[in-house]
Amino acid sequence: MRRVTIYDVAGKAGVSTAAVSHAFNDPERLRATTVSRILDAARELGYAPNPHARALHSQRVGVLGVLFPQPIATVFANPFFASFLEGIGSVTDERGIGLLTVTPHGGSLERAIAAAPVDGFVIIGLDERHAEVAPLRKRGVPFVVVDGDPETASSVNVDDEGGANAAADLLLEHGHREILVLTFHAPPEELDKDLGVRGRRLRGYRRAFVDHGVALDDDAVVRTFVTLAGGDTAFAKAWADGARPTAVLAVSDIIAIGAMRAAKRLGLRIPEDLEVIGFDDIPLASASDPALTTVHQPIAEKGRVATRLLIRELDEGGPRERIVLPTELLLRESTRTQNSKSRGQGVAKGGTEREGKRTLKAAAR
Amino acid sequence: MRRVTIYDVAGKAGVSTAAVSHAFNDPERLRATTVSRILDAARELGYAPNPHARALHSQRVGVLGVLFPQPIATVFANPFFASFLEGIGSVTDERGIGLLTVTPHGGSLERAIAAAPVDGFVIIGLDERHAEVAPLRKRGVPFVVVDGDPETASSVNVDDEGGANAAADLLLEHGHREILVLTFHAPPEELDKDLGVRGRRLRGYRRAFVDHGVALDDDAVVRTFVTLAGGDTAFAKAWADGARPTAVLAVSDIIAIGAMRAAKRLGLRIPEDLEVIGFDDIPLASASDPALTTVHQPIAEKGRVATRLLIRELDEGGPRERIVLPTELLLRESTRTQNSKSRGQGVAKGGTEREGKRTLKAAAR
DNA sequence: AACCTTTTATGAAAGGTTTCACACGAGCGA
DNA sequence: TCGCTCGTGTGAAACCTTTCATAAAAGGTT
Repeated sequence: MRRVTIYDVAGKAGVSTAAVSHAFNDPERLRATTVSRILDAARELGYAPNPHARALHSQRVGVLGVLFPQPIATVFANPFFASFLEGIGSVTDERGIGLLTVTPHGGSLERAIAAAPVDGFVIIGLDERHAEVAPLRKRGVPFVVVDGDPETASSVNVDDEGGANAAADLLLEHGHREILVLTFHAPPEELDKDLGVRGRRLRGYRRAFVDHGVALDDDAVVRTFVTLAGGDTAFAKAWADGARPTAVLAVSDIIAIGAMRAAKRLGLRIPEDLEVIGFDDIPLASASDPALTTVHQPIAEKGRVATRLLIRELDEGGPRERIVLPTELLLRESTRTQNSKSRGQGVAKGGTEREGKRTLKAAAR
Repeated sequence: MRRVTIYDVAGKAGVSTAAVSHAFNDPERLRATTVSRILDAARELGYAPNPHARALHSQRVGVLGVLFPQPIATVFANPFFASFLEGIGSVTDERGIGLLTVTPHGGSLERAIAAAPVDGFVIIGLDERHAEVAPLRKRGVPFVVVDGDPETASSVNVDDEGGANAAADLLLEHGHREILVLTFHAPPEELDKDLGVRGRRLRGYRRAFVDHGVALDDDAVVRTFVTLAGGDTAFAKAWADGARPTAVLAVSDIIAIGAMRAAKRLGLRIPEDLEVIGFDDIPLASASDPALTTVHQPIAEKGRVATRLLIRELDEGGPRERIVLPTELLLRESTRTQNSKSRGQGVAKGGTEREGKRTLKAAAR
């Protein structure tokens, strides 16, 4: 069963292939009666222009790739990525652009990138320092990097350091001195000193400790997996090892919620015995018990902004930009509302009402 | 900045384009030294075969489309679709196949389908009775229909009717006579009598009512939106209108959870005053309070099966199949564990242990 | 009726790859 | 030495569309 091509339509309508093409793409150029004759023939034959041929000619396929460093199954299982894709999709949808999720092919991200029939990439959690991404620049394929190196060409990031700083600052203001910091294992590529999201958040915490003249022991920084179980076991193990933290800073909500679970199991009351602050503000954060105080970042918006940037670059060769979106500390139930302590310095300047919760803009760097 | 093509590589290596192609696709055919000379040239130039040209020639692009009838933003926000995509992605990933989400382009699903550079489609929640889907068959594009007409060519479904029947049967066995049935608004295309998932589930409920000789009033079947708020308001409104149900059957977990919220607000205890059974077993179902008794369906597995089916059809022109996966009633906390009543007839035959919960295979039709 | 302008339609090239059929030479057996 | 086969490499067609340049037809003016 051969596919029906433009030749078949041209033959049936008694015109040239050029005429058929015009009938679809620029009907004004043809007599109205001719156009309808062609369109009729096309409909009868069930003709639709071959997207590959069209793409080959026009150097444009109308599809954007979203590049993940992880297997696709973990992508869709992750609420963070779901929100991110939701943001991206809202833009591509309204522009009539397709969305291709690109993940490592049998382990090789490079092959996946080369084989992807797309006009450009939104890249999440990787950047040009990675060997797979660099060739794109060389080949002239447009891309926007999200949550990668904020210095690269076109990139979208959030103020990770500022948000983390605000979180740590709040706990230190509350008088805590034994704070357990939970972070995730560094991806193997990031062996170098504290690059990426994780590094920036840790830097934000550290700066607050320095500002308050409080030491942050290496022992107090624990790496674990970004899962409920990861946060749970990390806290439980630290406790078993004799640590007696009065507060927890986690670089991810899911880790924070896992830690709360462990703490509750150990009989600790939150926030009375233990204050906890997460990061990201995934949907589960407001649904957990107690509701998690966390650093909110605009996940879907990040996707939207990145996509618009990419499309503009594609359409107009627009200028490359570096965008940093704000984060904000969202006070919920896993921290104490503390009006007593002095608030002279530090980050906690003037909360505003939002979603019925008090909110603090993260300090700009 | 012109893209580097196979000609550039051929020129640099001093061979024909055919040789370059062979070096990549069938190196055995060439002398080893020639191959490495070509590969070196390619690497230096940063060459990668143009996916569009390759697809045009080979009639194969290595991308599968997943067709949704809804805007992409709602897709990713929906936990059901997330699990479904996770299943699909696990298969495409291991085969090195790309995944393109296809949603209406500016309202037109037809245009989106025509423009999608894919080898085939997994279609969810639509089938050949829809005008947009029918042309695919005519054009010879392979597709597999999920949650559509179980009679079509290649399709994957679950035993909606059996699962629903088991759920209704349980409640009727428990002696309930005032049961509120919550369903969702029919998509406009399904004006005809009870097609699709919704229709099959309702049919399952109805059959149980008939078997028990209990009447199901039209008033007792309420349509609402598939959201927490939808379930909440639907129950609240029924209550306000004077209905005093002692049990709820919902065709969707999210509706069921919404109804529970409303019921708790009205002071009802679950399951003592009100038993509730949902459908789907989304992750939230086991996390709700109380944990929701529901009809489990293998969402991710449905995606995996459909994808394997499609790939087989693509690779081997394999036979078209109609697959129906089982559902099972998962007893959790929103129904009573009732050993007292007689269980002579009906569905509840022998529970097995699973996830520490009692489980009942849905009655086969 | 001749000429010019506008409208309508076409021929052919270009876009980049793969692959079929063939060519060339070397090695080998008879 | 002839004739084969085998190993390597190439030319050119095919995949299908869009678009540039141009031809043909139609209409209008003098």
